[in-house]
Amino acid sequence: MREYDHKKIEEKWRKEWKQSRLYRTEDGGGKPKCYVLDEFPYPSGEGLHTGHTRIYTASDIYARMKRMQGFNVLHPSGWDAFGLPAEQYAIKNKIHPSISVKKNTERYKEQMDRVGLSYDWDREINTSEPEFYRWTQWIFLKLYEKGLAFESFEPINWCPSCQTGLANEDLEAGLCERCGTAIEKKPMRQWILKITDYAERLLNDLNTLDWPESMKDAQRNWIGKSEGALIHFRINNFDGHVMVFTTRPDTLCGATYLVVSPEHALVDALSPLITNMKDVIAYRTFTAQKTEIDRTADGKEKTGVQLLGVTAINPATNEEMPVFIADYVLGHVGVGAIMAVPAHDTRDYDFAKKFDLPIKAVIWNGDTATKEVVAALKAGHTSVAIESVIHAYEDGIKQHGPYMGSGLLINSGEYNGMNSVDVKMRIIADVGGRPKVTYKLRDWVFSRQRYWGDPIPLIHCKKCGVVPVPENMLPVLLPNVTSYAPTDTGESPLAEIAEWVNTVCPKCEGPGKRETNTMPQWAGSSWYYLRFMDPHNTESLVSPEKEKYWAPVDIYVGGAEHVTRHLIYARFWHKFLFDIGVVSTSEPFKRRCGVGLVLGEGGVKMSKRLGNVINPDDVVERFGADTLRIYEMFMGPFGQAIPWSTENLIGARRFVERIWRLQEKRSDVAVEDKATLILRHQTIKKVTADIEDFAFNTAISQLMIYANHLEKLSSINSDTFKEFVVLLAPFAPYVAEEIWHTLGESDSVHKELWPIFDETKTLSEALAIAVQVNGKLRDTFSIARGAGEDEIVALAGRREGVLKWLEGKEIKKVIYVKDKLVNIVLG
RNA sequence: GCCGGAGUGGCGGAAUGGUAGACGCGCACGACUCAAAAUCGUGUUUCGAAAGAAGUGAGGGUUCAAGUCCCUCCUCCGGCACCA
Repeated sequence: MREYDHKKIEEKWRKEWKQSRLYRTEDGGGKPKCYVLDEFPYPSGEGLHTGHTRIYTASDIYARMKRMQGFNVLHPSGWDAFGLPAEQYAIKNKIHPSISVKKNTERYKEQMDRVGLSYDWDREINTSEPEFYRWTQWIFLKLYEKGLAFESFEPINWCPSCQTGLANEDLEAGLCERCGTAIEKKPMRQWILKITDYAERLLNDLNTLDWPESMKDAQRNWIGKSEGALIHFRINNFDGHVMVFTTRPDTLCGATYLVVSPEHALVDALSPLITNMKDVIAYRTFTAQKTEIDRTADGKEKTGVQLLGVTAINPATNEEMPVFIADYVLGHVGVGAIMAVPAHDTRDYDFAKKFDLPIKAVIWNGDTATKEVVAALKAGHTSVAIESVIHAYEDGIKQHGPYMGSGLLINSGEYNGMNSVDVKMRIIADVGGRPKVTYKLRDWVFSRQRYWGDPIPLIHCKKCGVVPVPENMLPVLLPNVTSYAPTDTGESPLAEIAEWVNTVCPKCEGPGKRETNTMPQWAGSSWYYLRFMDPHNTESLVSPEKEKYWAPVDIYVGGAEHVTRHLIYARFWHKFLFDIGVVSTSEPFKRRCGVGLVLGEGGVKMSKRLGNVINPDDVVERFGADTLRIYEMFMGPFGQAIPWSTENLIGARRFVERIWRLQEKRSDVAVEDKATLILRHQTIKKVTADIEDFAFNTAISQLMIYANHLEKLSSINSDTFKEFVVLLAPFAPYVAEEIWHTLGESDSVHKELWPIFDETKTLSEALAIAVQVNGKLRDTFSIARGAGEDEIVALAGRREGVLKWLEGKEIKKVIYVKDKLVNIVLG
């Protein structure tokens, strides 16, 4: 027999498939569609890594099975080529980004082809090419037109190392996600997208999606809805008030002071009243110098300054209360001002302790309340005894810390005895406040002061203001320049190219200047999946017919790191495109499967620094793409992080070789025996269901069980073996194709129909019955299928391994599980 | 602190409330070989000669029966976080 030569086989079929355009997808036709997408890579200089191949193999197996099941499958890929990584690589290696991107994409494509991924490369897209970014710009214009893109001068996150402004999503614990540098707040002109307008829909529609619950929760956390109220506090001797946001209006009577953020505008308005303005200004300067992380670090000692001369009135109790500025209140959260309830909030408690402020308990911890106290509170009459119990409770809080839960109101006048949950709306109404919902989600800072991104299609005109570039003048081409490194000025390097910047105002035809900021990397990836549906369309982003046919993406495979960025942004843009009638579905990705990290050997992260990076090219070279694919799918559950193990990889290679040798046993005259028939149907059933569930490890395990069985036969019926090869084809496309043709077939195995199982034929002929006594396994026996309960139970009771346990005991009852188990329960 | 997910042999991991450890790796022994590799076969949770007993992070509970369901706790991983 020929030796298994993976290099020869894989090279041969790679060429053949390319030539016959095996994976080309046509639009429409009578078949049901299935859109299988994985996250397109950004083409870095590092090349493909084992994490990529794990994702791409999984979606490839799924796509291949769906094709064989008769679906019209759309399974494309392309390049997320704009953005900082590509630009930084280009600067470091002194090559223009467009050239390095081209070089890198070629390498990626070559690597992806070698792994045997069944992409339709006729639909390849590249976000940095004008025919693509033309439509990214078009979407921006639409957002601008609808008032969802606006110019702002608010302080934003600035990374001094990357020299660009960043969105909230680009930060990791106050550091730049890319380079780890501490973020500064920098006021500058920028473009913002009003993603917060979509917060509620982004939150609610999560319920309609077939995504892992953990991913939905991560997005819910990120959107961070909180329901509360706005409440006004009148200020003495001042024609105005402080407005605070609180989620606990039920604790209003326990509010003993107010805090506003140091940068709050109210402080300026109050300055005539403030007698210690010097201290206030000093504190403002002090906090302004702090970085975001310093300010928000948990457990930091509280600092602040009282606004002397200013007092506010608690609208529920009419008590006078001091007002502070303190940096534990953040300007961008809620309304940048709070009512402090030290008895029921840890941060307020810490502050009150430090500044020796009154702590007043207003919520009674339900767990400690006695029946008598509850009854008295509800009835509205208290006694000396009850007052002393309440005092003791309050002393407890003062000493040991706040109580954050719900309960009955105390020390709250007319509200005493009421339930804190029920009383919220009433208190809000009584003091003239109003219910208010806030979100943690911030508007999307959409401009970058960098070169390698989509130009923002706007023109600044002295006379007309901001003027959008007319649609028929798109795309606004990114000029080809020699110096694309970032500048210190806070402006994009584009600003220095006079011949590009200076242009004509489309409205008045007077002189105009182009917007020089560019879009973030996330722009192109927020809609790229739509372009695959209609990649060569020059009239529109996607034609309505093609969009209706392919949308939505049926299954989207990728990494967990994108849950609170790319997946939020794409959902936002998609909903917007839905609102303006470009797409027909309100959600882009019906189902989402998340991949687990491939760790280095030993369970640590793969990194160049540790020198434990596995290069898929080497694995393909030494062991073959089929082995790599099977290993990465067999290593463990798809969603779980798993360390790489070259030792275990051998097992996958052995499996491929074992199948290769199996060819020898094929025979046209061999008859399929009953046991093989049953196992065959069981295998079709399990493999089909497991691929559908992304449980590739157990699918392969079943194929191994089946292969082990076939190996033991003296000869294998040809049709039986062929069907096995078909089942194997999605996992190991090369070796399956080679064997398929050796068997005399002339068409590709990848065009075969997926086998169908017959449930009745999955049932074994013999039943294995387990016999338990008091729930402990004592014996097993085999009996022909069809035996009834009486027969099985009687037999079970006579088994040797069982009898000795029954001796001298009384049988209380017998449990029978059909065709499986008998449990004899003794008295 | 809050929200998720997970803890099972030497290792990666399997198990619709019904025979725990499938499948693979590793290891041991055997066959083949002058020998080795490859391959094939047998074995491999722990203790025990065996009968048997124990056993899925810890402790309780529900059930005829719990890795699986419920409660309390511990550890690890991921996300969020002075979010009012």
